[in-house]
Amino acid sequence: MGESYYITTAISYPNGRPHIGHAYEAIAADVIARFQRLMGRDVRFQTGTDVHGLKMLQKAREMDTTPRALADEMSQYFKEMCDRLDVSYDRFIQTSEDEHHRASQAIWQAMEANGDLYLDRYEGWYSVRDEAYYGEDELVEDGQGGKVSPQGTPVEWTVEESWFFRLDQYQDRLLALYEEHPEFLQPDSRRNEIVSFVKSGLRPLSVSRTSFDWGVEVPGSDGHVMYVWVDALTNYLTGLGYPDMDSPLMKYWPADLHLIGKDIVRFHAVYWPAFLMSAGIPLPKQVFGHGFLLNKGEKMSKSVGNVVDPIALADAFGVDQLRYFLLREVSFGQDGSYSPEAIAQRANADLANSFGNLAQRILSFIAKNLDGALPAVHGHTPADAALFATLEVALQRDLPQAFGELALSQGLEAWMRAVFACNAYVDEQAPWALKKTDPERMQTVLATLYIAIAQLAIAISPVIPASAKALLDHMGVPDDVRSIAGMGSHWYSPLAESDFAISTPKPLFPRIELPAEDAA
RNA sequence: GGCGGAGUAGCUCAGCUGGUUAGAGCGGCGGAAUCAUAAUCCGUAGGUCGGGGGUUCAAGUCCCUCCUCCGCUACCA
Repeated sequence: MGESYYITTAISYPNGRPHIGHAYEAIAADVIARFQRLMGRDVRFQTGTDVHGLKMLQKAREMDTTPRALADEMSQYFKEMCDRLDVSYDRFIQTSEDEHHRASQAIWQAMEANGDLYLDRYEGWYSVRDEAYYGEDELVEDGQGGKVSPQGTPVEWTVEESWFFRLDQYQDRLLALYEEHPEFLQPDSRRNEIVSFVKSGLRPLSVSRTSFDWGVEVPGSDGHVMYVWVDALTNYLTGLGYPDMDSPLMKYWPADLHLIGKDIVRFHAVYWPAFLMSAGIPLPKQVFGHGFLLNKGEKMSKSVGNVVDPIALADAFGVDQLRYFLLREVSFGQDGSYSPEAIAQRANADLANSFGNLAQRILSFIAKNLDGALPAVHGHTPADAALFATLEVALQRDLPQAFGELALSQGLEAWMRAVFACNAYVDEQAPWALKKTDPERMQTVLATLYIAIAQLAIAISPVIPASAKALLDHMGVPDDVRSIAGMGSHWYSPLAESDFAISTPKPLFPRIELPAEDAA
């Protein structure tokens, strides 16, 4: 087993069905997880749902059910989405689990033992109807000299007892963290925002609520449940067995990467490290705030009615096509835009035409002309060596480097360069012409391409796992070759000399024909 | 208001610490090929690098200013 690698997604708040944004994050995390496995790392990948809080409680009331039943039901949709999209999580956590309550209470007690929690009053403008506090600056005039909430509901000055966390005590240590470890928070633009936020001054953070009870109880403080972020963030530890520091899974801590959306960067880059410092737990190595997915350039929202169901997209375009599109088309870290046209175009151009067709033309040529027997190598020429060199640079250097830096779309560009090189090589070598003039050379060319196609499939497997596996299985590529380190090993000749024969292939990625209007 | 990003070929974007004729992919156009999913390959497209000013032998690449868009500016997750 290689060095451990722990990656997490944010846990989703399931007060609605999963949308494409959830799918995007899960897929991106899965690609990174699969890539690290391909690099030989011992990977632990966690995702899940954050089911506590007021909104779930309200939703449950609306639906005349219990919050727990609602949480179980809604979480199932998220789990199904992950399964449908080939998201290879090792642990799907739901914050209503007993283990999670224990972990949250343990970290609470650790913070309390460190003297960072104290009981005080939380005061503010409270709207009974909204069940929420508003800041002075958020209030709007009601036209009659009074103030109302942004929703137009009446507010009253309310005082509630609350536990507070001494966040202000961590300002300097947090700034030192960002300074000394710029990689802790990425992309850079996010770090800048957080640095300026922290520099502007931190106040103690209210970390408990008494107005509802759907959450983790504060130990020894009846009537208080934890403020959602204490509980939610702790999920990353729960999944490893915390507070049992001797749990075999604790070897995965500290996490290598918390992959989250840009909207919750502050909680992960300010509150979370402060909580951990307080509790005496090592900090995660990196928090990465990805961008949002826009529907044809517009923000998705229920009111506009442009929220897209990821399952429907997967059904329409294929799971691997969707995965590939999201990673290739969106510059990781920035917002991205998608549309049925864009997905179809990208999937057709890169997967169907360039890569799929490459595999199809070569494998069917072998099946047809050599009865499926893998061709022998009769000495490589400089042209073959040049192709192998191009592949090595693209697949064993550039792509891993880019993926390692979370420059996912750039990694895929490197992969495409290798695909292009293979197609150019096919046309230059023209095995169909060699068939008549130089059958031995034709065999070498086909063998070279066979190896190349396998390498391409291995390198891209984190992104299009099902298709890559199907292709590699069809080609008889041994399992131990299927890694970045293994793809360059000497596996071809033994396979060619065995009695393996390749059957007539079917196109890997059928071309997507878009219905006249739209497909999603 | 404050802080921080962004504005580069029709589209999506690369362009690090300033330096030969500003790049890629897609689309478009022309050609080649015919093994393959009408897929592939080759060539091409001449964009005031948001406007203006400045520094420099030399600026998308640094400085100033203006315009446009976006993000952050704590307790809804």
